[in-house]
Amino acid sequence: MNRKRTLILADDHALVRAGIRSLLEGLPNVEVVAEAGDGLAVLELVRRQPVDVVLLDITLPGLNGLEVARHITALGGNTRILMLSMHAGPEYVARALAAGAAGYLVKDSAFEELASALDTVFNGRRYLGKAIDVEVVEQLLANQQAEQPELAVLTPRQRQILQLIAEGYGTRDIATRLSLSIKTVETHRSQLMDRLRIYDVPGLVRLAIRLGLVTPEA
Amino acid sequence: MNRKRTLILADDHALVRAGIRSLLEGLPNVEVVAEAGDGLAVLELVRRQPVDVVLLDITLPGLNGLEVARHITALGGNTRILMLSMHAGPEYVARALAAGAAGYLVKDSAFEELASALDTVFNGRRYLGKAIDVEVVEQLLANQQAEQPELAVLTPRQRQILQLIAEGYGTRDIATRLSLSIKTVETHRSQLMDRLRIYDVPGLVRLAIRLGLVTPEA
DNA sequence: CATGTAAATAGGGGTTTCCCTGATAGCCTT
DNA sequence: AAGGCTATCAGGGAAACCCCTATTTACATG
Repeated sequence: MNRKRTLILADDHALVRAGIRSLLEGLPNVEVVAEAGDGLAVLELVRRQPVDVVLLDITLPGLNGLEVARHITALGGNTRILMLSMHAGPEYVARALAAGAAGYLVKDSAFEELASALDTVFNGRRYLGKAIDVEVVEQLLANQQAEQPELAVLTPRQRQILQLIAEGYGTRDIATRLSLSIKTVETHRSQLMDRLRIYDVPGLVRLAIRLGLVTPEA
Repeated sequence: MNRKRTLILADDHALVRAGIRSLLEGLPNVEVVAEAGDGLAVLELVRRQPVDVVLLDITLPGLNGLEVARHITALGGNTRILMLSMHAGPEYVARALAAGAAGYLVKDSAFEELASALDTVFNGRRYLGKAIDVEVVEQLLANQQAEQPELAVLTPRQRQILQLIAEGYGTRDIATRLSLSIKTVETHRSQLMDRLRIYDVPGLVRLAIRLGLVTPEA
């Protein structure tokens, strides 16, 4: 009989922590040894008592989940990190993996998925949630463009057109501004959508905002 | 012996729902009769089966928690609304109360606080979390400045459709979701554009983000 | 109480955009 | 030289958008 795997639970909302803890207590092979509500506390806990796995929310006060993951990885122990996040965006996933996470799960998963994710990382394998587009993540990781990974998959022209779209210019306006045919702009638009795997304008706008290409203001 | 109070649990993250449900199942006088992950689903559930209380996350896709609260209140039943939110800001609280919520709790609360909040609203009283500055909230409510000025010019229907647009749903999808004609959705869209004086979708998306109707993520 | 006003619903008709397929030309790498 | 990537453009059908008009309901204000 294997001993129970020890786990630290980190999330910035006490109620969410308590809920997930309650769920985890139903698992036979997991023991929640500590909770933390901010990044520094997690690090402190791990340093004092190395555990098998840290279930780590990506948004944490003080020191965000990605930074925490980097520090834990740097400690060199055997601690696996299972990232938990609201966002399924490939850019987040790629950054989490680059920071040393062994798995990534969105909060909109069923508990069963969390359970199997834990098993997977316990066994030393990588786990990515079902909602995650593995291909894009791999591509981003391969490109290792630290700055704005998502933009790396776009050509300069596509980036330019993405920005103009996000700024509110229609296809016709963009064509005029760039002295191109409408058809050309349409092609660029549909190609950049393919690469980003985002097929609606609002989604493009939100991405552009995340990447700082445009601001919600202005 | 009182019967159990029926409860609907609404949060956009399945894992969080499952966790809170697991906690609630430890309470003797509460029965979770349904869960929902988006605003419209909540309304549908409440209409079909009125419950004693709805535990309502403020950020929900489709129709946000404040709007849901307004609709439930408008139904006129006996359903109490306990708002759950990441934010303790008085402006959120004031808006929630103005929308008809009977209580407001931040997600960073202990489970015990949720339990006592439920008791309080069950008994017809108002509950505000410990972290909330009641004075400021009262002041905001009195001043009626709770409403975002820009959203104030929109009707509830227009707000709802603005949110759906910003979330990336096309006209056809919105019509289907709301059981409306495409033409009706078009009309709402063009009318809300007139009121906001924003005549392009990206501009609407940026506004919705500024107002917290949607996040750049998701 | 009547009449005006606002909200929600929806259609018609024309214009524009979107989506898919396909094509050409330049450039870089192998 | 061949293959791949980028940038350019077109055709055609489907879908979305724009402008205008119109009905019903509800509520407020005269």
